[in-house]
Amino acid sequence: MTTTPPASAPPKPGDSLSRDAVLVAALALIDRKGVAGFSVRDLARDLGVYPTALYWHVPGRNALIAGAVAMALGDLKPARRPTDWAAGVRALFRRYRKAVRAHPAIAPVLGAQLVSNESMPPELVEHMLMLLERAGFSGDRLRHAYNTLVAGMVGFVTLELAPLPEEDPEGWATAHRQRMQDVDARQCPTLAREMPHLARGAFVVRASSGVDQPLDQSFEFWTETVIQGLAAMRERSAP
Amino acid sequence: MTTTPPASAPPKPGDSLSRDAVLVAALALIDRKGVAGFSVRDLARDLGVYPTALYWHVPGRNALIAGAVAMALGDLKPARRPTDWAAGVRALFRRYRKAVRAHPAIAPVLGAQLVSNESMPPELVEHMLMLLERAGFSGDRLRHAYNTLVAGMVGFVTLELAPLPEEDPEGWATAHRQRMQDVDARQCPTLAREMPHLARGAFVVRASSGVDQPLDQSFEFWTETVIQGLAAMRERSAP
DNA sequence: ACCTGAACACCGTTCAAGT
DNA sequence: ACCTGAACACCGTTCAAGT
Repeated sequence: MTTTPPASAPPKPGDSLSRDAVLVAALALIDRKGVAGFSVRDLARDLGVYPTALYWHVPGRNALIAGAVAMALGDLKPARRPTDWAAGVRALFRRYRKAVRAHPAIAPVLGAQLVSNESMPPELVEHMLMLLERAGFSGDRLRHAYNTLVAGMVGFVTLELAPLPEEDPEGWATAHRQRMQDVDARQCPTLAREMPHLARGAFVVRASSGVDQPLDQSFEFWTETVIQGLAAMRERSAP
Repeated sequence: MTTTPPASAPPKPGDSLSRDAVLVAALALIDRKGVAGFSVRDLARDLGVYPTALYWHVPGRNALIAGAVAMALGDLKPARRPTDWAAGVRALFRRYRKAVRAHPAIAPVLGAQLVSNESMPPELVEHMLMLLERAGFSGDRLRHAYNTLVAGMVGFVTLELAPLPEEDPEGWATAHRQRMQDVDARQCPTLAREMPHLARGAFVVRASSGVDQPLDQSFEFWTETVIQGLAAMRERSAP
């Protein structure tokens, strides 16, 4: 169990396998094909090895994904001590988004599969708890504020970077655009009126992923909303 | 294109197929096996038909999932006119969570895959825009507030209902509990101290899904945080 | 119009065997 | 200790054929 998490030896193609080399290659493959399109056999092909060779280093496909995600989140480092809790939250949200944007294909796993718990560095949890304690939360309300903070950090980015169906992406996109054009203006007047605005960068309405069309301003708005909300909840707190 | 979205004829096993019957059966199978474990061949078996027969009614596996999700979200109905925008948001969040809790297996698709855009009723989008306009948002800030509201509605529930790995759930759970016990108390003092609190119902720390261990209070806290946050952002708005 | 049936190109994982 | 190689029980989707 002496796994060395930092690890990042360049994946020399010649020499023998190692857990880390396998995970690095797995992350690279996921980056290219997406989690859904990621296959053990493809990975083995990339490594020039029989598929079953991987099972010596890693228990199975799930562990490959969890390990690759952990690798991607390894960059998410503690950062320097923030001036106040709000600044800390702002910096944390930005760092998290940046780390995921470096490997957007892992986004669908992050919030949506419990396996990803395994990939989140404990230091990150510690950091969030510390920020919230400094904000004045404790006991049960600390837990609720913490859950709020995690949902806030992960939720938006998961939605923003949600991938198109891998089957026929541009076919799906044009079909969805059509669906949105066809919305009944009498039943949905506001939607119909705001359509030009929304088509380019609004959840549900858009036909593109945040990888191609980042929602930077909405993300800032979101971050401030969570911070303001927590600030308000803090004052409601029972001592 | 005269599909009847309400549709809910009981899936008579004897007579011939229909798009709706196929989707109802697909949703039922997803409920049982999860989206990852859902297979076209299993569905065909359930319907007593050759796998390829389904391709007459539906273009493929993706469409089956999207259709099933749309079916599940069909229950999410407009509800009565709210007294004020905040009450509207509160009611909306509750209704959404309730609808997803009725079919928790669809949660991983909802925020994390763009296909789910296809499954969201346009009336829902309209309703959200209306609430935010009433709150005083317009133009670009309306879009940001809307994205915030969608992320707020979907984000928490997606995290809460994230499924365990289908491979070996209880094996994973005990392993994760161990991982959390083994956290270094010197490096993560707050986490170590709050562990008893957090183990039962905190994201990342927990080893169970929200299906078994609902996070009701955290969800309420989350909802109020988003509402308070939006209220604060509203006052910052440029006219 | 709706379904059968065979076929294709894949999967993840097992287990015994090699070195 | 680490990898090969064959084998098992699956996949989603195609296309021609039936009725």
